Amino acid sequence: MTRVVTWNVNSLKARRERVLEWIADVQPDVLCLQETKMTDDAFPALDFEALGYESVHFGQGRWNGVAIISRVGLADPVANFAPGIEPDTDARIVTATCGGIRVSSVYVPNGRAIDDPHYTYKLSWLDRLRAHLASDTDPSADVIVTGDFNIAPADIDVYDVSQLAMSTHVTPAERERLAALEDWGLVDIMRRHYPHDRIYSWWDYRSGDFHMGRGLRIDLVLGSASVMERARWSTVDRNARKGPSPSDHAPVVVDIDDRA
DNA sequence: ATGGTTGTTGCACAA
Repeated sequence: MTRVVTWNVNSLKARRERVLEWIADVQPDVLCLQETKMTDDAFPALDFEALGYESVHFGQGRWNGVAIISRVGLADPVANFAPGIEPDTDARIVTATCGGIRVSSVYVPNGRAIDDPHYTYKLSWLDRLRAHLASDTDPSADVIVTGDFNIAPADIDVYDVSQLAMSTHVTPAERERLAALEDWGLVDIMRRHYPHDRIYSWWDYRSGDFHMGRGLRIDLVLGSASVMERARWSTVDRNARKGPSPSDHAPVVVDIDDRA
């Protein structure tokens, strides 16, 4: 069994102790982090190594930053989009092969507002993500693309659709980009496991949104068909959103049977 | 109530 997790930690510097304790507790085999908000020099690779993990980090400093931490091997790392695709100016994607699975940890741009240039950047980023996959791997392989997509795939993934109408995360254009990734050959594993449940992975820090159950499901684990058919169980670890100094995102955990 | 919180080579801006 291979346990794959995605977690937007909203600063690994601020969350380091919590993340290390959580790893010891939950024992992920592959942990994809987003928003480390640090340079590669500051990344605490030795802390992960002490727990038995290899790691690759693609950081830039104050914002963004993605990593993959693995105890089932870590080979052929690629920071940024694959060669031949216009490189992103931000550190938002890193890819590596872990336990035979081609894994990408992604931090999709937020978009800010639909009339903001950052929203156009978000759409183009998602187009480039699909081009990256076509270049880097193949949908017939074991592929996982996971991270903070900043897209709620459907209305069931939103606590109050009317409140988010005409705002980012729910627009048809964003959801079409996500559908294009599914057309390429990926499946939203957790939604497949729980077709009708209201499941959230992010809650605004403000207004007691977590306590009030007002969240979004924007952290996704997308798997190719061969991964999906071995995906046995998944959950959002809401406990990681509780207690002192949590990230505003909770980890999404997926357990995948190993190949026979 | 168009509010609120958290993070950062922070004192404005991103989320």
